[in-house]
Amino acid sequence: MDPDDPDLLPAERKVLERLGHLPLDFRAMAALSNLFRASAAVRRHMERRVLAADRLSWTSFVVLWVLWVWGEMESRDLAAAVGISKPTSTGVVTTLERRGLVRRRRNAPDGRMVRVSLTEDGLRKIEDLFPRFNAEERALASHLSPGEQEALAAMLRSLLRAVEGEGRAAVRQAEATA
Amino acid sequence: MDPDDPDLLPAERKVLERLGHLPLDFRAMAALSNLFRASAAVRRHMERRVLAADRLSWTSFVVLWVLWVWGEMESRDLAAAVGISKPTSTGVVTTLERRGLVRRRRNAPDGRMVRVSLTEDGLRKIEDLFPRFNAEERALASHLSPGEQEALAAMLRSLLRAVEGEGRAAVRQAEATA
DNA sequence: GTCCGGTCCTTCGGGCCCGAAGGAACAGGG
DNA sequence: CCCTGTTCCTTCGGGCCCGAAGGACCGGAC
Repeated sequence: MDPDDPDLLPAERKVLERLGHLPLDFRAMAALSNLFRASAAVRRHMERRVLAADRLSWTSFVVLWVLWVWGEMESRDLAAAVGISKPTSTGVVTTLERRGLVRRRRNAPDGRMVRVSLTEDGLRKIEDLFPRFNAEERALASHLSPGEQEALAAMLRSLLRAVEGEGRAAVRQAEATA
Repeated sequence: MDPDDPDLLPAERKVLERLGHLPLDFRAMAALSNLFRASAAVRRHMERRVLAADRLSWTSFVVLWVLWVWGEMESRDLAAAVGISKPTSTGVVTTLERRGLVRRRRNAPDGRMVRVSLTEDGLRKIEDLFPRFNAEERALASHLSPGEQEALAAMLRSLLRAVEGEGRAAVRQAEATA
């Protein structure tokens, strides 16, 4: 990690200047801190440029998208697919239901289950919105070559599997100890 | 984008199956959707494994870290460095102030400014916490080679600059139109 | 038939999050 | 000395976010 590397962000240079003497892994730090910076920046960009016109939050948009791709789902699977907790999912679905984009059904053989699906309005909304969303994704990603985009996606998948593996390892550890 | 690529996540395969016939940029979509998946997963992992013991949220932790690296800062610069809005920063600083980790001062020549800095407790907290945080970063990143970690960081910087460039372009556009 | 552990969804409490609007302070022009 | 426009921080309102706890329901054991 050369503090004079012109590619570094100002914040990264400042960190090396102030913490460079400590025994830290600056390479891992650069990779992960830029993961959060980039993710938050892209998310805010999308919320302002694509979603704000429909008064949709990022998470609401992801819920519509997941329901579009997977069709009607049980509530717990929806939360897992969106990547939020069940209480959060309850709240977001309630908001979308109030706006008529999503529907809850409770007539399954198992009386605990709640099934969630798009309404006609919700389907029209995501079919209209997603192509515009993807066009903006394309515009941002175009600053990387196609090969870089694929390499990026592949490395992020590794990271994701690493986290989930550690999580499961921790669970097994806890279970073994108990 | 081969739907049979064994590296794809199940969710990515489902998307190709359901949306594959539409004229979308699936390469950009893979790169960006995995950006959010990975970022959210790593964040939750860190919150649970490293921060929960100190009852610190991710954002509170980042505030402490930024103040550690930069020293006393004006409130608006703190918000920008952390990557949150000024109202959010007000709230987080209030929380941290109530817990005695951070201090607000208002004695600048310019009476509007508020300067924020770590207290002694806050300094001890971040000095204790950050090495453990970084060890966990290292453990996750170790699933990528050093070269991959650097390539990942570099691509994320490009993406970040792309977003910020588009943002500034939009601002210039709005100003020119007005 | 009645427990009883497990699995659902939801509610609750506290915190983060943003845009819009409020209110104090500054700076420059009349 | 005022205005007037700008730049700060904060407050407000509504939404997202999670862990813990509540309440309904299921299924197998007795």
